[in-house]
Amino acid sequence: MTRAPAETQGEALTARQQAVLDAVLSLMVEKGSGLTMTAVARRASCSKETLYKWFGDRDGLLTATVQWQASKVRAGNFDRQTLDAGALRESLKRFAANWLEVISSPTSIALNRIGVSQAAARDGNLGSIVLANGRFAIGKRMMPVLEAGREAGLLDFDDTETTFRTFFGLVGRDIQIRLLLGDPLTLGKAEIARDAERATDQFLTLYGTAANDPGRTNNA
Amino acid sequence: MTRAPAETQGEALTARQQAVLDAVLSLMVEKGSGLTMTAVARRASCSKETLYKWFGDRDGLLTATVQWQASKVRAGNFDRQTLDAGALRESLKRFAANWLEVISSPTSIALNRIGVSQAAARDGNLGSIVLANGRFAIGKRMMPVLEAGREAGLLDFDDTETTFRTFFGLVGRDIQIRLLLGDPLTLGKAEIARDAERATDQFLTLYGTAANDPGRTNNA
DNA sequence: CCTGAACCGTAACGTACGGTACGGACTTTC
DNA sequence: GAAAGTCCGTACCGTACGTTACGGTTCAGG
Repeated sequence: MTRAPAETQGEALTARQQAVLDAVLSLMVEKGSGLTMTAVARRASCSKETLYKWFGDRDGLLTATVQWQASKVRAGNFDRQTLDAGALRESLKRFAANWLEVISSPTSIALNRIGVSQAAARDGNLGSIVLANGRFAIGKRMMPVLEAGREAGLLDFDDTETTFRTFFGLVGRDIQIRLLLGDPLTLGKAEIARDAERATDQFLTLYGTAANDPGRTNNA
Repeated sequence: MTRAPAETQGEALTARQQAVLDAVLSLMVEKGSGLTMTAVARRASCSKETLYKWFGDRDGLLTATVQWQASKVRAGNFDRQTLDAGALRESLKRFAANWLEVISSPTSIALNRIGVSQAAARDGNLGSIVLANGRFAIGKRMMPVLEAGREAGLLDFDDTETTFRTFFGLVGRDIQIRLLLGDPLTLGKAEIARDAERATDQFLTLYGTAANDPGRTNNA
């Protein structure tokens, strides 16, 4: 699955339309939920009539924006071959760092805020879209790694989903909720690397087998 | 502005005012972010003029509601005496279960959604209040427990804050963000108890000393 | 050129909602 | 028992914003 258009409506977006959605993204980051159609039209240098013609209504525009952003963040999958203890640890660290970068990026914060706001109102269509492209997307990419680690005798667990959720918690901790609620928390490259390493170490302490890291004395 | 109480905690509120705030809470749970002053007045059987007289403006009403709810959830602190391994484990489990109950309650979900929405807009005053009464309140109550455990030789860690955040992540995992984004996830009593136990076990595996649980072989 | 489609800029419309004003009813106080 | 205070119900105002409509411009095709 190298390339997936992923647009549910399958409507190939023109370059102009993508530019409009990028304008929406930039406005979301700047203005937050105070996002008006007029502001979008002005920022994108297009008419409101065009916005409504292309995206139907405000909700359609937001939905298209979320999916557009999601299509830009598809990270590459890992290669299942040559999975020794070091490669597994590296894969975990890379996933953790990638996830921390995503959830601490202004774009992700703005998008998740929009999703949460929408979920609060009527049928949370946008919320589920954000969820599918965030939490569940990372899970879908992550769980094969865990299972490969188990097959290689490096990890020991029963339920993949539960195990992933533990890793998710060790990585994210309180970061996402704090950022969503406006905590002026900033994650630099160094902090992300350190957090990813710590989370990976803790995860391997909980789920790693003796074969995983012979240097350690503790074996669950 | 002749009137600006700005009560830091839920004090000096008359029973009638508390009833109004309870009406706001119920409306938040039902209607979500679509919360209007008119709806509050109708639900609370009071006039809008009274609302503005008592709470200043819409923001003041929301702020008072958040603080009112927070004042109702203050859980009891633990007693530092008689802290052996079993008591520590019980304390951790109780904190974990309490926290899971809170974040999965409809009221907390609604309140956090409001806070996130507000944080997205202008200066996130409400967001920081929710944060202070949620994430930071539990941390403030939790960290003395961890330090008592360390003094008793049951836990081994350097930084209390970091250690608490790990516990926080092990307990909450992906639950809060999923609920905020509208995932139809439900946590029953049994699941909460099981999750609290699992998180506590994992935490003690990471940070417990040999003295904590003599039956274990792993010592960090 | 002419025509029509696509699109920009902007004016206009309808509604929802925050905030204010006013009349009436009930309670307290002197 | 009247004046003052409190509060409910509702009508009202101003504004913001989603949505629509319309005139003007560019450009491709004939």
